[in-house]
Amino acid sequence: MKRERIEEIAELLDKRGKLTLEQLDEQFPNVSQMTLRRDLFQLEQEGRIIRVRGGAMSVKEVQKVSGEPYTKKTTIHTDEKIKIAQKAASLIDENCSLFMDGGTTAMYLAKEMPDKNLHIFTNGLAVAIELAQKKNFHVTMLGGQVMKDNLSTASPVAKAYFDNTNFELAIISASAFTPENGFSCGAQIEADLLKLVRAKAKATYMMLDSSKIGKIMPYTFAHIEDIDVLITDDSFPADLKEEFTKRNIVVM
Amino acid sequence: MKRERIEEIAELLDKRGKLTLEQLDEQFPNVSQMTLRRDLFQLEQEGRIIRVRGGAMSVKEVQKVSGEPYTKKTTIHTDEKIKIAQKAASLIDENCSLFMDGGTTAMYLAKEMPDKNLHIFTNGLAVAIELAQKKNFHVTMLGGQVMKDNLSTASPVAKAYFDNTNFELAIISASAFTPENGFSCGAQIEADLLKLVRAKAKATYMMLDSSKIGKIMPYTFAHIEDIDVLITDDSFPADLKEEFTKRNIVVM
DNA sequence: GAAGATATGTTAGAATTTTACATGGAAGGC
DNA sequence: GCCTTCCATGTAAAATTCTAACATATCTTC
Repeated sequence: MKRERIEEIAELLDKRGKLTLEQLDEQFPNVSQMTLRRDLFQLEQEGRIIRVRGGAMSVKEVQKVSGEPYTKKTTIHTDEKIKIAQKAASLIDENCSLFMDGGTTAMYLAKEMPDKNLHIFTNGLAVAIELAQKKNFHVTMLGGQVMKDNLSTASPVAKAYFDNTNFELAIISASAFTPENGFSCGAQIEADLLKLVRAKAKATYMMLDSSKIGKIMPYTFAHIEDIDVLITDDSFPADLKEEFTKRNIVVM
Repeated sequence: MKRERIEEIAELLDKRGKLTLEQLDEQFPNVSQMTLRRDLFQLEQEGRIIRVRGGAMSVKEVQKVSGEPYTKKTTIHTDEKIKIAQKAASLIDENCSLFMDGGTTAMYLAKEMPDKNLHIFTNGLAVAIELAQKKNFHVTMLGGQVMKDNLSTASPVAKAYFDNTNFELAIISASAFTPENGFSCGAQIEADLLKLVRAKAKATYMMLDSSKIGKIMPYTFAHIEDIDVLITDDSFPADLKEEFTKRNIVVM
């Protein structure tokens, strides 16, 4: 009841960007203004809206205003990435131990994941913060040098970290993909890490939105046959899909 | 004149994320509150800030990690912490290698630090992200289990990280302090890490706002004589100050 | 069904913002 | 140089919004 109303308010705000209390009062005539205020307060606590004089505005609305290095990246191909993240989230079982990378798709995945009992390793700073919001997650951050462009870490000594850790699942993404060059990224040290992760995990799920296809980055960390599941969007080319399925790799 | 002031306000807001009118009034004592209001209004028109009840916040701040709610909690004792951070920032030399913790004071320090060539180690996720904004910083994140309450990491194997790293300076803070119990924090694993850091660093600077005095947390990680410099605010009691100075510890 | 927790309503009072008007000084025309 | 106009700024009262406090209702849990 309360939760429903709050969600409805959040939706409305995302839609309209900004609402005054009066407008909210019109939309919800059966509750008092005070209750609506309290709802807004809670949404603010959750970091989903910003209260301004007279009402509130959606955080998403604010994020549209201008662009910064990292945040700019996060708004490109948003819809596809969210869909991919939702698919990936549906594949995660309770009590599982898994690795996630620090990319923007992983960021959306972190948001979409249900708050189950999970052990999660990541090398993404922003991803780790997002994961830490969920009560039931046990989050472990991989240390190392911070890469400023994607806010991830990588370290030549990562191998040492992994010696005493286990995870069943690796959910990672790539900056570029071609059938010939496989999955690639922009930093040697990052590629090394992802190779290690692949080797350590029992299964590797690759999240790849179709905008990455045909691009090549300097360092390859996996080829087609190295992964177990490919999670992508509807624009993924049919002929490429066959390349995967004929190797018994699930494409979804 | 007007334009300069407005730009200065915008800069301040980008640095601190959020400011109340009171805080602005302190920064600009020679103009009236109304003028500052008008400045904020103009900046809002330009889409650079968002006015909220009591003051304004930077758009950039909103664009950052959405998981960070803008609660009152984060604004408690803000002014003191910023002043402490500014003092600490002034002590840092170029080409230095240093460790910072992941507390809120360290967060302010990260914002106040000049963009010089520095090697910085930290165990704070949000601090690492903030540090990564500066072009000349080389940032290294310490890995480990993520503590949800303060977004820091700690790991029993931290010692292994440190075997191949060196830093001259440790700038850390504590959750609580009494002369008898020393500097303490709320997690064993965190205390262990901080002890290690102390041992590794040539000098230890402690940032302590006076609200922490008289409180005791479960795990002590340093006593008075373990530190080299204490950075605090004006409310620091004189008798306590003497406890430090008579041990040749600089209090500022 | 009782006790406690949670959610909601109502009101007064506090705080902030807006409005309206007054002042002062700088730019520009004569 | 002097006047006019315009813009930035200051002041204070009025309007609005927000918070705090308490009362009431509803939902949980044992």
